[in-house]
Amino acid sequence: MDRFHLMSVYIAVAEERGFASAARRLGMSPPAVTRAIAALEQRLGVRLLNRTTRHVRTTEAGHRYLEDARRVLDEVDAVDQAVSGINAEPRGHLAITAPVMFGRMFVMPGIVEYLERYPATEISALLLDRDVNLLAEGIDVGVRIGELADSSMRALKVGSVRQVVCASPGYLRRHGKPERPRDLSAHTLINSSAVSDVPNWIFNTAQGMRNQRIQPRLVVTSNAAAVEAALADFGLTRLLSYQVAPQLADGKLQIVLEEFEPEPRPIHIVHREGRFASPTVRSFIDFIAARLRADSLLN
Amino acid sequence: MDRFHLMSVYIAVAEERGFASAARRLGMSPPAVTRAIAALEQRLGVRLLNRTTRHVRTTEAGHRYLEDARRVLDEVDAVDQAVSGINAEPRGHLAITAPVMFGRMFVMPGIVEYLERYPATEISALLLDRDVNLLAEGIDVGVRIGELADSSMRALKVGSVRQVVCASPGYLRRHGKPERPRDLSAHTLINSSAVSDVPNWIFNTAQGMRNQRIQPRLVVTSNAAAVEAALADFGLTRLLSYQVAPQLADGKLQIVLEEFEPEPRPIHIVHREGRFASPTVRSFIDFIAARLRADSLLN
DNA sequence: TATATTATTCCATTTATTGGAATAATTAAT
DNA sequence: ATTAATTATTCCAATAAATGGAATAATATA
Repeated sequence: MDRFHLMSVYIAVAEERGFASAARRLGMSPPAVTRAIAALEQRLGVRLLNRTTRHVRTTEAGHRYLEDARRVLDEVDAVDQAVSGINAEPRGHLAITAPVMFGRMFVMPGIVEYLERYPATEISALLLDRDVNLLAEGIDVGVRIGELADSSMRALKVGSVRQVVCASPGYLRRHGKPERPRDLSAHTLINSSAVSDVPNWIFNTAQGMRNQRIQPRLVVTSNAAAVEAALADFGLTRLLSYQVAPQLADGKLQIVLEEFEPEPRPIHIVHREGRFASPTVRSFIDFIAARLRADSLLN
Repeated sequence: MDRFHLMSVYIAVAEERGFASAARRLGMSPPAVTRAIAALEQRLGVRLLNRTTRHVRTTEAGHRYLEDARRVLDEVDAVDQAVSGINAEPRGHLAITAPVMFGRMFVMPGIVEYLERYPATEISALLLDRDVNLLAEGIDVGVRIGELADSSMRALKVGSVRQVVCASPGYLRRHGKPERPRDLSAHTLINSSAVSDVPNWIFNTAQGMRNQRIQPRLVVTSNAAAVEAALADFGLTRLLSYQVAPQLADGKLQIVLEEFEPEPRPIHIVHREGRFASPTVRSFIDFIAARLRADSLLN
């Protein structure tokens, strides 16, 4: 008794509102349809269709089951296709979204490499700092920084970013090194409104999360500008770790208040699951996930 | 050739890493297992298992398919169970989350009625103003106000709330009625930090969204306090429509700047789909959705 | 009231599936 | 190196299941 087949028969009957027409549509005999529905109803222990000899209508349970069965069959089809196409050359169009700066630094190089490797693919890259709804906007893959809301979207963690407060050695020599968050009030602060508009820097203390109100002397709208200002010995700024990774590596900027640093924020790749995951989408996710995971700046 | 059955056979073989042991586990003969796998591989056109006579290992495609097949079968089981239990009396435990004030006003009465109707059910109601992750926290149903992030969680729209700026007739008589968002600077404003901490009120103008910076004279932490202050002729406040619905109905408060009001925010019921939707969860969702949809304050 | 269509049941026929025996391949033990 | 044991696979006869035509009862339309 093929459960899969029973489902398709049921869908046909429910949609056609008739056993005979369903039989015609499926190219099977009316008795076979009758038996299939009977078997299904017996399996489930529920009457799915109210049928007179002249009319067929779904019951409440049948209505539910119709939706469920459609979803399941769609998913099975998608799964079959996905695995069938796994060895095929990726092709077709992908829509990808990522945060602006992170996207420029880490996702775009991956996209370019992917496009070069698979000539039959095209990609739309939407670099936006607002979270777009993947389903509503028809986007295949998103890169997200921060804890995820309720997404039963498939999500792969590919790294994490730290929020670091840093300054140039020159500045620190002249003004001293802050040892506690409250020391910040005696310092010159640079706030990048691209990171956060709110005049608070969050720290992790022994007493838990601490929301340190700050009074920035300089507010800039781009992270690059904040980096520049810090390099010019102007003051302390708070940025995401990857944004200052080169400067930290060669010692042009130094991290302070590291022991008060908040929990690192995870980086996830999210995508619509199951029926939406075409082989090409999957191949791209595998590709970009491997690339990001291998990036030492993100771990 | 039952595709679901092929899937379970494949899962058993992949997990047992052997045809013979899979056959024993499934209570079928080795030839049957061989044939099932062969049929599956032919269907999909992909080799799923690399097998020597002594060792069986999944291929890359097979690894993928294992995950997919598990998910599909789980879903099928859940669907069967859901429809089988549809006529049964709901029973068991439900965890539900909703925003604090909205939950108190609209969800709790529904929960109480549901509990009375179905004595075999228990409910944990988590009223929180932060969005909790349903999957991580093991919550069955959530009520959310506002545009949804990427949740491929099942979501039902059950109504919407307006953000209204309002004041008492007494206040408006004395200070005049603002006609444009910028007029607000000449008024006494009450900001409820339970609605939003940011000192901006958003309006919809002909030129698009306008972020009107406001200078509140009074900031209160509860919406009820904001209502009280407005009723006392103190000033203008911005609240959600349902929070002042009674006062609006009997004329104690009046809406202003209605033509600049931002898009109403949708109310959704979100829940984990498919395999997680037990009959009881479904019955509760049906119940509460019907109740909220029927509420004239939310439409 | 008559006719046509429908869902269903019965049953002989066809089709597909089943498992034991045989086979070839591979590892572990002697 | 050789043997014994286990494994995946193939063949084939036996079994089980699904199939559709004919018949039947029920229902709506002409």
